Amino acid sequence: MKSKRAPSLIDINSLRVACSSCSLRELCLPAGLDSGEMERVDQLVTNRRKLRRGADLYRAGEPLAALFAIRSGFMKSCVLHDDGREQVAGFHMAGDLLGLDAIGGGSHTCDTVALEDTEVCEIPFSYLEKLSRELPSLQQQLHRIMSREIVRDYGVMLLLGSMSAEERLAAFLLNLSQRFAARGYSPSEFRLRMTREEIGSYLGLKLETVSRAFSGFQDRRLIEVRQKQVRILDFPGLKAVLDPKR
Amino acid sequence: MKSKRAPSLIDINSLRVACSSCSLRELCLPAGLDSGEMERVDQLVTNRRKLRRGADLYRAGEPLAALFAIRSGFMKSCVLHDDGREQVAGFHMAGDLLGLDAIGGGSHTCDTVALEDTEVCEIPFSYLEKLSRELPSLQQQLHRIMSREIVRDYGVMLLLGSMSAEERLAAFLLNLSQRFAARGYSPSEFRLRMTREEIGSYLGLKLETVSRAFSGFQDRRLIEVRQKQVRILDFPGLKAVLDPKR
DNA sequence: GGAGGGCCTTGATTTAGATCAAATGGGGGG
DNA sequence: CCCCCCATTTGATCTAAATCAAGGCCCTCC
Repeated sequence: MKSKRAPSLIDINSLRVACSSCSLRELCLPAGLDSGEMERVDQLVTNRRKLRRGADLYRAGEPLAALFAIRSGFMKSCVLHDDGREQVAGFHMAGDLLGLDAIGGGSHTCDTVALEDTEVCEIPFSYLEKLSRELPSLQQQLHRIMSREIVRDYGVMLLLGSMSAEERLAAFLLNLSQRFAARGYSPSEFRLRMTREEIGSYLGLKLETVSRAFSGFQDRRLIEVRQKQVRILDFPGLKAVLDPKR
Repeated sequence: MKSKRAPSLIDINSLRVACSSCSLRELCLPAGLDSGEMERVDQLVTNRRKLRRGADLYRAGEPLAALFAIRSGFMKSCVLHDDGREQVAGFHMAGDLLGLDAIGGGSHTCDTVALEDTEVCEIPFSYLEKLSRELPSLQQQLHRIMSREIVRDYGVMLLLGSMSAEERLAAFLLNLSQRFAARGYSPSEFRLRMTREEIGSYLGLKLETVSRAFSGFQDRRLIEVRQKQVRILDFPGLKAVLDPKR
């Protein structure tokens, strides 16, 4: 940032990779760092990668080279059963940190694929470990991110293990809404980046069931859906779907 | 350890909490540390706690005081839905590290309860963070443990999202078997510490369904079950349940 | 050692969601 | 710019697991 060079000579490359100037910094790995720490974290991101829709960032079994932070775009992670069945384990958007599953065993345990053109920042993990030994705030943030992923997973287990189809879809929509809102987008109107089948895979449902649940919500005026475009009309109503107790 | 005092004056309290002399050290937080590092980790465990069967270690909402490592015994963690429904998110045995879910938000997100008399080592988290900045091997081990928990969660999602009742139970039994084996117990014969209802909750099934699946396996001579006592008779057969493709 | 309650099994019936099927339409690639 | 493919919707039927029900066992607590 604040380049010492004349404006016309700004180092485009360093600009491109600086966390300190990234609008996502408060959602991403550098959240909570002061400017001195942020400057050091800037060094972490050595590279950026652009992925076309459909391209994979990594596949299960590949050795862990780096973690990745999403700069823009949308991705899914799929876990694979031996017999070929696969299941979407998560959807990722700007600011999310990817590859955490590979730290334990040294290689990735899921496929991660772009659902639209996506740009990611590459974060060499060994360097991240080194730097997080020097910067307690960075260490804390890394731990927070991993812990929050565990908590998210618990939520998905609860959803898959004890919720009805409509409850699952309501939870899914409210979660997406919240995440879009945190990124400055409308919480009530957004475009789904994934197919009904992918939603179903994530929610443990078949695509027809997802479609019927969408239609049911629409009939009850909780949402409007037209293909991938969703508008939430009645937040309290949608939340009430999650609490059938009353 | 190596006390400078005469043998008769061994400090019982420090002996009681020493990781370096714990038979679980290679399964637990100090796995992979050299003896110098191990000695410093010994300082981490400031306290041990005994829990009677049914007692809780922590409840959702309580602030994170420490992480816990199971020294002996057996526990479950339950996530709670607003409306009171709850679901078992995991079963824990000796060497497992508990409380990781609380790091992100500073308070626990699940209830963790002893299923039999259990002893845990208390590990103040802030001290663990401090020490892991000084000991890269400890840092790595902590990251490995958190990452492996994420991978385990992905496996549970796959199970809950796309497996039949019998597949789920087979996966569950094989997982337990493997974990008992890693701790030096028989992989083929063990006592379940949890009820059918708790198994069902973990697997997203009702207790009757669990019971029927047990009976089905027994009828096919894959296992013998008598109440909580399980003997696996046919490992290949049980694994084949998981791969219905052939 | 006995009694009581919780845990487990098994059977009958119901149901939510899967599966099978077919028509529609929209968006991306040529 | 148009066309074709594939995503989506909707309907009909099927099924795995849930639910409802009842009997028996075991284990624990007294």
